[in-house]
Amino acid sequence: MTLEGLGDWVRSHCCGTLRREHAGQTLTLMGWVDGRRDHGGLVFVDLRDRTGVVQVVFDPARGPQAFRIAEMLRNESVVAVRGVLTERTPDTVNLNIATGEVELVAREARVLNRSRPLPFALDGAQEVAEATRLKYRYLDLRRPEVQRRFIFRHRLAKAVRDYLDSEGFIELETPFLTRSTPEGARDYLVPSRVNPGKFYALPQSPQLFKQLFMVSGFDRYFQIVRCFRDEDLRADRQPEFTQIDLEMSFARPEDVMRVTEGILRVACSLAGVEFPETVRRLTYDEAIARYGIDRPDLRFGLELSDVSAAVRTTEFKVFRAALDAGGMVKVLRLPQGERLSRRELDALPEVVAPFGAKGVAWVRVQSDGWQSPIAKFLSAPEKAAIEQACGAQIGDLLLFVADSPKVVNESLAHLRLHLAHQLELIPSNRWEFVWITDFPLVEWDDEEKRYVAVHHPFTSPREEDWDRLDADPAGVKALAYDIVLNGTELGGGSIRIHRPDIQEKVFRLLGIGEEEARQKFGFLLDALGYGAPPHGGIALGFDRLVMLLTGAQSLRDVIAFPKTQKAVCPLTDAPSEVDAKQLRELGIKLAT
RNA sequence: GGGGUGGUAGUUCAGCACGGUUAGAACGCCGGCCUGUCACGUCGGAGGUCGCGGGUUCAAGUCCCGUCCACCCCGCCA
Repeated sequence: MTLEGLGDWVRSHCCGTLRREHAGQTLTLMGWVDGRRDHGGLVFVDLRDRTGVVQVVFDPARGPQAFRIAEMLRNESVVAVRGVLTERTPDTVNLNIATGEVELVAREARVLNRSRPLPFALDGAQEVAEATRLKYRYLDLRRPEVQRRFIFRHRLAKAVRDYLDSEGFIELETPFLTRSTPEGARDYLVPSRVNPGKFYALPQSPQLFKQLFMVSGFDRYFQIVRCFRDEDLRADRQPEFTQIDLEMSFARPEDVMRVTEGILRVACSLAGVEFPETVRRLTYDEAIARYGIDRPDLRFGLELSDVSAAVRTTEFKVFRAALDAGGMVKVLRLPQGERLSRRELDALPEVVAPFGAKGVAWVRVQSDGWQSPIAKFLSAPEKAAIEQACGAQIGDLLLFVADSPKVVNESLAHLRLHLAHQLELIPSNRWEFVWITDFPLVEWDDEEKRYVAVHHPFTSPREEDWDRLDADPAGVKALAYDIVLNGTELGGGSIRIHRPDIQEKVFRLLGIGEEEARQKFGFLLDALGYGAPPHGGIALGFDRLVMLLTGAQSLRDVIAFPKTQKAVCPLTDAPSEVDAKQLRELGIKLAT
């Protein structure tokens, strides 16, 4: 089969756009052979480009040259065809495709390129292993349903830019080769040839640079920007990912939240998803109290209740021990949950074991009292107080975990999700956005024996808490907020510290000494000293947003060339070893 | 680092519990026939390091041990 060049041929139309009103025109189409039906004396080819598929008829009587070409075509051959677009006769119309009322009768054809047999079919008839699809990602990306997601991603990025532009935001770029900073995720390091022994770090986020833009007076900054974190991967975590990053001056949390809601409203409208008039809000404390987690999935109920007070004086050893150790007892109430079988109940401890819970006590609330292994250990007033505390109704199942607050909340939060999945309580067409606010500024890290920032070290405490930083750090609330969708954290942000004295105070609280602060963040402290305005912002996970709105199961589905769980690119086999010469130039010697 | 699932033809899978002729199917691929198909039809054909290494056995795709890879989860991800 001889290949030909384009010559003077110019594509006149795209395949998927052709309709009855184009009939009669002479067209030049170019694309891939999506399928071929060879009847010997007549050949049909489905010609595909980004816009869709159209049927081309190769008939020796109407296009002898084209017919000879058609006999040699194979799937995914690249071909140019010239002919007359013709209305199909009523009995040959195909309503399954958008162009099914017409077909191109080929007069001339040119084979522009051939294709070896594909490693997997592109028709989606059978599910192909992801590893295979990623190795040949350029083929996987030919599939219309895969392209759909990336076209959506493009449209969303454009809509976000347009919206933020209309709100007065300026898109500014920040360096990828930057400084490694302490705290947070592991950095990807880039050695400097010009400065042997020194390294750049790829940014985990443009956090400090966007604050500097505020000091510069740009007032409102945004960027759709790649970020890098060298941590282990998950379905919703890739080592490089994209954020919608923004920062605004003279802003209160309200202002950042309003703009964020504007972005999400645009995104939802693009995806045909309903966006609420006002987004719900929960304080961090409330979220933990009711759901045990700071990113609750609000598509279903199953709330938690603290029953510690109801059993304050109990003799029941399991509860007693937890309370005496400064812990708590909480209940997950499963309405109509008594139908859970004994076997299903027996499986529950396994669900919470990874979170440290030693067990799950269960109670079936029945008209004649409690059916439960722990019923005999609790007094009637205690039972009544528990029912009161969690609003128990007859027919409910109550699930108890008693332990430290951390173990209780993590266990029950997980159990809540587990049961919702198992009992299919999660409506797939609900979109529950919620703001989580009033995060603590810091929390005690037992391993490091110091306070660590819950959000990051530049987050501002509430103004009314400025004086409590020394006396009661754990009680200080931050001006920080997370936006959560269906139990996934879409993004988070905060009002930043804009005064050097407060920033130094927070560094001290985090155990970052004066010298270390000077050395690592000197430029920030300097900048804050030159008239930094109050400012704050947020970063939204762009890939996660695309994933949720397109119904994709994994971030890999919305990233064109993603990494596997071992952070390998199956297409290029990166990361790879490098020449000894490259290492020598960099002054690097491998330890292994 | 830990727990779980999977790995057999180009692809998707069966075969494995209970070891035993030449490892099957569908789709795809190659060749023949076919002028209205659109999951075209039809006749024929090729195609396998059963992930890899070791062990048990007269005999291993099948049993045992190790290991690699992919995926899900925990740790980790301010």
